[in-house]
Amino acid sequence: MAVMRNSEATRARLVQAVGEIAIEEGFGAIGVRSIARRAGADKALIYRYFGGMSGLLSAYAEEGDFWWKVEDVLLPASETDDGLPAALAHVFRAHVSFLRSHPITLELIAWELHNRNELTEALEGVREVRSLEVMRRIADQFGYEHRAFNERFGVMFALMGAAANHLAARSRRIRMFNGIDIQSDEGWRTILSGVETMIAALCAQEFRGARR
Amino acid sequence: MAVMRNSEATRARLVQAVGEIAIEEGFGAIGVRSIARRAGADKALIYRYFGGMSGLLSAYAEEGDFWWKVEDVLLPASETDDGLPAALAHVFRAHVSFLRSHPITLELIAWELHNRNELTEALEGVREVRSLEVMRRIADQFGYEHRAFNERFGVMFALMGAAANHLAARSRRIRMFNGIDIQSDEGWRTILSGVETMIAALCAQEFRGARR
DNA sequence: TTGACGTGTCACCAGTTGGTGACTATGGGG
DNA sequence: CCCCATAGTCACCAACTGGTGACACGTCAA
Repeated sequence: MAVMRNSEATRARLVQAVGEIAIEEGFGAIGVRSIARRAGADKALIYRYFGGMSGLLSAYAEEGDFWWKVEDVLLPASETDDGLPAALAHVFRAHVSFLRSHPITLELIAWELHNRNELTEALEGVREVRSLEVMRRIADQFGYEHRAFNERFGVMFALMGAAANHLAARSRRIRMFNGIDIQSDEGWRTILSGVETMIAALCAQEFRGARR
Repeated sequence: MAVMRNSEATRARLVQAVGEIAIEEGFGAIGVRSIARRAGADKALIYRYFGGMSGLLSAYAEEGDFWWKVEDVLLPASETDDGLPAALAHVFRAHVSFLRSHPITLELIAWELHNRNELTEALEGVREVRSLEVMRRIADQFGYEHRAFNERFGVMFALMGAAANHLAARSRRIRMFNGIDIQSDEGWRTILSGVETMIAALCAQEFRGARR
């Protein structure tokens, strides 16, 4: 292996290798040997610099952005004219879009179903906070009391989010789900349009209920 | 190890050990050595009797029931008085109930997100068929044309199913999702009630649309 | 009794993993 | 110039994996 003699660069290459291996071969392929090989370094350096694999994972976790920012999924305050349904649909659309373009996040979603490590814990931490924050912000935007909003839309938020997670994670390896092609843009357009219908129905009922 | 000299019994113990290990330690723990140890047999017998691990998994796959039967989730024809919403809610309720009481299925759902083996393929095969069959049967029960029914309710079926899969699989290790405690019956009651609300809203809209 | 077959045991192989300690090479400061 | 801390290398360990071939044992038929 080329002698670099630059510990900063070597550290960086090791951290970077974590992400590369995770994307290309999945988390199952991560280990001191594979990471070191990929980074062109010796595995002993992982122990010397990071204290071991879990230290390396922690270092990687601090660099990665594994979940959307609240602002990424909220409709800008200037575009709330179309009302609550449009805002809710926008969250779902942005959520799906983020998932489908972040293979690491999908890998983590799959991985945390039966393993926990520094990365999955980093993801868990940020996701719950951000999701609840989004609900809070939308409730504020449309003048709902938080409790009331959560009661009416909380489960729907959870269900739509969970469904998107599951379908996006599945779509990496399996094509069909309930007759929908989740590997194609077409399939996801169908899903999005179905979600819009459901949101519309729920808001319509909500509106009728509120009028009484 | 006790000398049994009964190949039928030994075969059965090996097959049984697959299920036990999968439930107790997960699929990651399955291997010729762990299975043999659990069954109190020698791993050489796995090769002699089943040709190897994948043969053993196939044998186990034929014995297991990894998914609900269509009849398990359909409301009996004698109880369709409450209409489509009740029938749809019943499917969801039965689906969740099945998942929460079948740890092997949850393990498979988690596993098929990043590995495939004889068991996950067995699950994939049966699930798609049964799910679509359930939709077909409900459409018939309530006098819908299949295409029309799928267009209106297909995405909702997929989303609710995917969400339930994800939440049930997650609940084995992680407690909260979007503020809902998915490890408690209380949390699942909340989810069920939310789903009923959504179904009702969708059917109401459907009804209004049909009247016009 | 002998032989053959079914059943189970065991030792051993090559390959992989995480982890450690001793080693060499490099380049900058005295 | 030489010294020495630092960066990188390497050999080796124990533990584990899937897989195979030789062997021992028990039983039943000829």
